[in-house]
Amino acid sequence: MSETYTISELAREFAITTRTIRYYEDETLLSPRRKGQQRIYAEKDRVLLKLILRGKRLGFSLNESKAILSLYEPGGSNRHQLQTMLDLLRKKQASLRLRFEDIEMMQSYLLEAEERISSALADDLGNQAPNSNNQN
Amino acid sequence: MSETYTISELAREFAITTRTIRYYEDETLLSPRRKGQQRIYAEKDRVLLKLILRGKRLGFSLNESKAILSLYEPGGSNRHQLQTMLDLLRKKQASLRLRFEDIEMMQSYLLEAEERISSALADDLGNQAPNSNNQN
DNA sequence: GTTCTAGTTTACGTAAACGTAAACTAAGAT
DNA sequence: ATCTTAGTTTACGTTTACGTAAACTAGAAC
Repeated sequence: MSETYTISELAREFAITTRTIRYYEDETLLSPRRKGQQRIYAEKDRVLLKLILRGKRLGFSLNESKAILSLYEPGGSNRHQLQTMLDLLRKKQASLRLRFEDIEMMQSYLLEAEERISSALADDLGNQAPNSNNQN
Repeated sequence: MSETYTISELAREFAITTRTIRYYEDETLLSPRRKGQQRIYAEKDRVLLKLILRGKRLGFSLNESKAILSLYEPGGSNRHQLQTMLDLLRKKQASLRLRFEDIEMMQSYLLEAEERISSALADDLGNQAPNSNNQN
């Protein structure tokens, strides 16, 4: 028997609330098995959840993630659906590339800001010290 | 005299609405000069707006961006403020690094999905194929 | 002088993504 | 038997980041 998880185990692992997980189910992003009235999550559900959260961190809406992730579900998609999805994927890839650049620029911005703050703190601290700890 | 912009010029450039720009002002992220009752944006404001939007793409809330960006404003910060800000910067840098990884993983996911879809489309086209793409 | 054309203020509305509280269930532990 | 301890459903509330409409202003064009 393969590994299963309770809702609170997943919540703990990903540092989210059970409410969030149930919400994703409401939005039909997840559909765990049931044992009585309790939800039982399989490894597959866990992976899906992980992907959803990753998407979230990248600024994907739940609906976008849903569209992208539904590619792994069984059930036939017709050609139009597939084409639509391919287009969506291309756009998402492009936006990811842009975000990549955003990250690089923001990184350098943050690094610069950090240096300025560090030296400001140093100046403030040893209010005599000529500070020179700025080796990156 | 250095370059200035009207609100709709900026809106056009960044493909956002004027409402959005005024909203950022309400939230004290921007503070353009006035000429009569009209807003006049300087290059500095434009750069700020650009940074705000970049932050948004990276999932920063407006308040976070505001905190980070306020580093460039004049006005003294005391040591506690500076330290707090440095901590915030470190956290943001860490989260950016994680997001970097997220992007790499999502990229490969999307690429894989795209390949599967492409071949599905190809299969579908030559509609003779008995489909058997279920390799997980 | 009036008619566009931006621009402005004020204010209520809205979608997404949960938070939170209430009331209930079911399985173990004591 | 009852008391915890998850887990569940239902449903209203909340925050963020704007959308949208109404009513007003001010300069430019005719």
